[in-house]
Amino acid sequence: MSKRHDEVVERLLARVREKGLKLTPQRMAIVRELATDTSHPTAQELYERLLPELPTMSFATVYNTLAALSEAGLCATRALTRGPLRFDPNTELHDHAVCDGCGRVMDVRRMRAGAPDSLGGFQVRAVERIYRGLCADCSTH
Amino acid sequence: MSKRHDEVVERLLARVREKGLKLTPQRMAIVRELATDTSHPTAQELYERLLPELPTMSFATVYNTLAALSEAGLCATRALTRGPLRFDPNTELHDHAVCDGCGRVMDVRRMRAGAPDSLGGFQVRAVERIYRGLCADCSTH
DNA sequence: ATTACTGCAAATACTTTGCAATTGT
DNA sequence: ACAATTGCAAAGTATTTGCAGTAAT
Repeated sequence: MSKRHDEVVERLLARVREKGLKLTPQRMAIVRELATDTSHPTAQELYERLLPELPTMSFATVYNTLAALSEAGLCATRALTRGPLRFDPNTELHDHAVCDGCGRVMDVRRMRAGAPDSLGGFQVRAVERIYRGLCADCSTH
Repeated sequence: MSKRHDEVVERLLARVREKGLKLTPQRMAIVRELATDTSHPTAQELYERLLPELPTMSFATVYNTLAALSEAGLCATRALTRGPLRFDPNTELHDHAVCDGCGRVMDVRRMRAGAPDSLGGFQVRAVERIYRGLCADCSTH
């Protein structure tokens, strides 16, 4: 657990507190696990990872906590594929690469800015790009 | 039902036949309903629309048919929001505007071409853009 | 003290499957 | 005739909710 990791966790915990959300042990663990995870885990994945540490925690708590974080703008919920939703601690504008082979989701730094702020009558708030293809592993194996 | 509509339906039916898929009455109805529908209906929506006409058709048939069409490359399955998958008769490269208010999904013609064909080791096959914001209705009401 | 959160269990929503009967080719 | 497809029902997967008890502020 690097210093940088700790800082990111602390920053997110601080934002959770600022939003008036109660900091329970469950939430601290979820935040800690999510904060620097760029793999876009599902609720199930987070639950399984935390179970050894918090064996009494229920799955609903993970779901509800992630919903609360998302609601408060502290994480993003992503529907990039069929199947379960994925959670992303990075709420900054960025894109995603989704592997059609293994389903892996990777962050892609936004390459150029510039997007229309309206399309006909549609007011654009954000533009997301999804790159679909094959990750390095899947394109060689 | 316009002439143009009929043509689009016929064209898709022809492609279904070409793929060796059997043309049952259920499939014909589903294709007819989907072919010119740009609203990105869910399976449930299509099912409900067709029920008066085919009261014995099961929901699974709609699902299975849409899966078969999708598999054959004759329609696209889109996971743009939480909630049910949406089906899109337009398999050409284009983008989507998703309304955060009402969930409506609209097609957006691709504005400029040009996308990287690889990102690090990731081989890009297609780039989708999702414009998130508020549709004309939701931004005024 | 108050209010939000937890865990549990059950409900709901979405998707897929097995299988016998039927139908398109 | 053959193979694919249908309808049904059930199972599988994903998400949400009600509620009594508990813990954070």
